[in-house]
Amino acid sequence: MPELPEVETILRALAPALTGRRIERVELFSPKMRTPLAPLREELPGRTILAVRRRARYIVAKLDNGHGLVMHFGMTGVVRVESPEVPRRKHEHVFLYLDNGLVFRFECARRFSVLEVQPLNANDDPPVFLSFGPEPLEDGFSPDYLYTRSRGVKQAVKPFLMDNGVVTGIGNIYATETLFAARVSPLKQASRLTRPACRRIVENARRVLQEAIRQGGTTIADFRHVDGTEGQFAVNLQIYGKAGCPCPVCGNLLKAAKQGGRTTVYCPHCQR
DNA sequence: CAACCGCCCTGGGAGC
DNA sequence: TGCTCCCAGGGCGGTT
Repeated sequence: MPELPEVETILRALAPALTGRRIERVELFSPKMRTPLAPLREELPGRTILAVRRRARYIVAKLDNGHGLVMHFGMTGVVRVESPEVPRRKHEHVFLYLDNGLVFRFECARRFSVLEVQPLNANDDPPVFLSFGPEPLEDGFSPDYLYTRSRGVKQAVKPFLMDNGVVTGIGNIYATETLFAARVSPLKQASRLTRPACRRIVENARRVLQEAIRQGGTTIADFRHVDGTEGQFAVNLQIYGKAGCPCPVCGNLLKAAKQGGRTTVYCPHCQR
């Protein structure tokens, strides 16, 4: 389940592999993932990729016609750049043949991913970025910002942190880990966050995300690097997926709760 | 309009 | 062994 550190890991491998390449041919093996794939056949052949960047959980490859190839990896998206000799895997839906003889391949078992050409504005952003809040590793995500932004919000703090309009790229894994490290209950109403709690959330989100990027992301089941290897951060997870186990800090049993259909794990003793 | 809910999709694990 | 059921969950569209 790629969140920010996983997508950043993908970007670091993908940018050098795609930048400057011309897309010669498109081959499709499914009609759609989250969006129809057929338009790619008209939009991509002949286009050169000028730059590749990440925002939130998206990667955008800027094309030479003012449009961008927008990618989102959903739950199970895996991309590779490799030889056309490698046999197609069961859930590979798109091959983009590049001018250096290699093939960009998009695999996604659950087809929750997006691969779509969209227009870019003057900042090279596709329309979906306009509603986004700050990146968690940039200055805009400050304790002051989080405190101000949470005033009057009736939502619980965990879905609030997972809202891309508040801060981008934080999903279930890193929201869970951040709130545990910040000693804030995921069930707490966002409007009731104190300034010190906001500071702890910002500091710990940064620390956890930075460390996960350093470890090449978290592989639970599906996430793979562009070269097929696994991320190593899973060993650092303190409580994600460990409901019923003892809290690593106080030893009381970790509890599970449902928030918006997502499982939340927390320590009722440490997190208030 | 904020908040919430259901849907998209398939593999893997639990339970019988 | 093999069947069924449930869960994983980001983003988005629909509803309250």
